[in-house]
Amino acid sequence: MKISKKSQYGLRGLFRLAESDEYLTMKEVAEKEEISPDYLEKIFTELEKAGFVKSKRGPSGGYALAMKPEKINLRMILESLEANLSLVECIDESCKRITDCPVAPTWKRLDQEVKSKLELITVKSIVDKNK
Amino acid sequence: MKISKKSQYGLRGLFRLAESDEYLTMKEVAEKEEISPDYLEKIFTELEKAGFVKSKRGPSGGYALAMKPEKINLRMILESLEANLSLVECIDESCKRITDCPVAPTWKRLDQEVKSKLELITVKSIVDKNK
DNA sequence: AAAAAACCGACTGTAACACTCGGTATTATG
DNA sequence: CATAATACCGAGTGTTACAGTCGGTTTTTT
Repeated sequence: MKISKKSQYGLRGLFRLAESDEYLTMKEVAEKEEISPDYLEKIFTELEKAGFVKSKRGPSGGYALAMKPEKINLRMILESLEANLSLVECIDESCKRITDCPVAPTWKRLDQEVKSKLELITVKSIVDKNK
Repeated sequence: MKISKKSQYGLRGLFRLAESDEYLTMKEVAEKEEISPDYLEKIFTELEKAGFVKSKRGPSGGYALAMKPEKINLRMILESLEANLSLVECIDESCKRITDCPVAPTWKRLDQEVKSKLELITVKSIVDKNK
């Protein structure tokens, strides 16, 4: 039950982009956050596909947020980077026991509660905390 | 970010024990919950070491709860069965960035909130829901 | 004595994680 | 127009936890 490094790195990367008005190169972000640039690049590619980030190639290129930082919350980030966000598979995948499983409703409620908490954490809220 | 099958099976096993006043054999529990008996046994051994369950050998032996079902909550179960319960490692393990990591406080708060939710879910509460 | 249970340790296959690397495409700048 | 800086892409790799399986041992009831 752990949030992957990938998601952790992704959040930290987004935080750095949110701090800056300019495009930042991946290398700059990687250095600030002490993350392997090669790996961070993969993550940014995914974040770009998810629409959180935009890029510019060539010299003076880099990455910048494609959305307002208050619009990007942790649930969205995790849903784009984690293989499967829900706490247990029995929620999305069709477990044939689901109708009579005594714990399924409990898992479902917990899952909702956690996701609600994740929605309250935005990139902006983290930036604001670090002023 | 997923709760392991091990923990899910463990919870379901405890639920079955809580339902019954008698000792249940592992095989009975495994059949009711459609879990591999061999695997469930390993889990029960761990639950016994954690003090949630007691066992009796020989014919008419089996397992029973060693604590009142309202005293066993999901946080306790997960902490005994999951390798490491916290959402991110940076909380327990000593990440050298922790003092200046911009997201560490956020993770820490979220982790606490989730654990509080887990404490509210007891074996008894699940039994009661299924009456 | 025999059978029914729990107990124990070693082993195995799979999949996700956390990268790494080599090369390609694009574009600002001199 | 050439070059260098950047993003882009796909394939490959080592490690670890998960999710079991299996064979045998010990205990205890009947």
